[in-house]
Amino acid sequence: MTQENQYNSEAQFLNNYDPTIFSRPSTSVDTVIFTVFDRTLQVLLVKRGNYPFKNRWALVGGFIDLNHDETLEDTAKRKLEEKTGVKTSYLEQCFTIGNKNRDPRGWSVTTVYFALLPHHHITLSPGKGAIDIKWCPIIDNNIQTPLAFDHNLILHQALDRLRSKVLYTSLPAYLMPEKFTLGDLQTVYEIILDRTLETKSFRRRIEKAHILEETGEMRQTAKRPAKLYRLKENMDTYFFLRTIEGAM
Amino acid sequence: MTQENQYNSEAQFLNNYDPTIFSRPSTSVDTVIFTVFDRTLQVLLVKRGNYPFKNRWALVGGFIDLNHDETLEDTAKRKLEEKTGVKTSYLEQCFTIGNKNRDPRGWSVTTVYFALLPHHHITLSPGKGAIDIKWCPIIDNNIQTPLAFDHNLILHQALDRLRSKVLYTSLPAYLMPEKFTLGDLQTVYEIILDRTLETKSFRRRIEKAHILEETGEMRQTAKRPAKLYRLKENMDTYFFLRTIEGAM
DNA sequence: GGAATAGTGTCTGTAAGACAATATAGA
DNA sequence: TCTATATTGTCTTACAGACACTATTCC
Repeated sequence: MTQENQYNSEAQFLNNYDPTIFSRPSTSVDTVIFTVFDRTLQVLLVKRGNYPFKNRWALVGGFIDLNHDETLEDTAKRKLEEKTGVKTSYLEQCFTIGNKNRDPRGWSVTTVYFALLPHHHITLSPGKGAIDIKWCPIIDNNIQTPLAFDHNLILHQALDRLRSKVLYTSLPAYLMPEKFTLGDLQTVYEIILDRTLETKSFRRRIEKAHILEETGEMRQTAKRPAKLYRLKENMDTYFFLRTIEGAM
Repeated sequence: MTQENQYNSEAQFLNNYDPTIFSRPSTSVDTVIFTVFDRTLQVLLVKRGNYPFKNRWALVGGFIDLNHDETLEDTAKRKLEEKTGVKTSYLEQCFTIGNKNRDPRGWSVTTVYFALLPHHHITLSPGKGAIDIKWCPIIDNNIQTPLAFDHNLILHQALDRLRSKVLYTSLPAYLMPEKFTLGDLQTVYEIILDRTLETKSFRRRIEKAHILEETGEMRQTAKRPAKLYRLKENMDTYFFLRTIEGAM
């Protein structure tokens, strides 16, 4: 007779439930935190202070705190805030990787999120379990740093997801500072996609999306000043009906 | 001094690693298995034979078998085959839900997949832990049966994902029998989207996708016969550059 | 005026929407 | 022939790509 069959009601079963009788995989959350500066897409890395992969760089992540996290997303947000001080940002669940071999300690499941942060006003701090923290530039679709676990793979898959969504959404808007020009926004699209875009088409798309409003101000530069925009309040991600195509 | 700091090497740490010191959430896989028959989208449900939610209908799912499953997807495939006898089908990871309250036994994480199966040659069997199994029609974006856990929510989110992908991919091709007409395929699109499509536009799209080949045969009916097609071997999901729009 | 960057005009190409027109079977 | 279903023709519309052109600043 199995454990389940000896009870006569849900309540009685739950009173006697022993969560330790089935062995469980470890469960974590990893977040690929992106920002853009120095005309480069950057990803946040922390240096691990503990085994396994002690002293290796890794994505921001950690185990679910069953006592404090109500949801998986809480875990992601908690780690994000711990490392960057940022409470809210664009955060999207990407995918979940679970297998026997990705963690030398055994069967492990990790749910991967990606976050998009404007670069201003971020104060990095390694936080618990980490001994260092840094932004790492993504150049030629790669980073120079070898990562712990399967984090290089995770980074590449998250990058693929980000890039493909940028082709048909307004996601890069979440990377912008408070005030920016259409040229700035186009540049961020171009940095993520690693290609140039047609200015005219780009501006038509953004206008259709109705995600921006003029601040009324202009950016003063050496040349013709450009209109400054801000994100509309409570802006939603806009999904275009057609993707950016073209080879360029 | 924490557990991690008392070791001098990765190997030494791993030799002494005790997986039970951190409490872990339970981890499961649920698959929303779709098929189409009777001009209706249908989802596979099993009736639970064990607590919790004993005698309630639920999506096909279960815990990871740490000894036999190498990956999360293995868990999904194992359960799919156990219930339907089908070894391969279109299987896509949808999202992961993890929180404190979804399972009365405590913190629980489930990774949700959806599968698309042609209806022919499926033999249902309840398998382990279930006392009944059935196809449940989705009518007006809903099912009549109340489900265990948060499975009604999961079903709706998976449905949303399926519908939105059908607008820009060739996914419904995976629901077709060996031979079918373009009209059949259009009907499946229409059933999933719950709206009619423009025949001419639809046929143009499918032609561009190059996912089908003519069998050379015709379907004999009371009226004008229609060409029979089959899926090209090793067909990939086609992603259209533009979504189906229009109100209709 | 010249240089540099911001921003617009406009033509072309592609594919979707709409719907009319034609094709092919059986009764 | 008529009817129903399959299939195509073709006009319109929407929007991306290409690229020339204009606008505004500082020097």
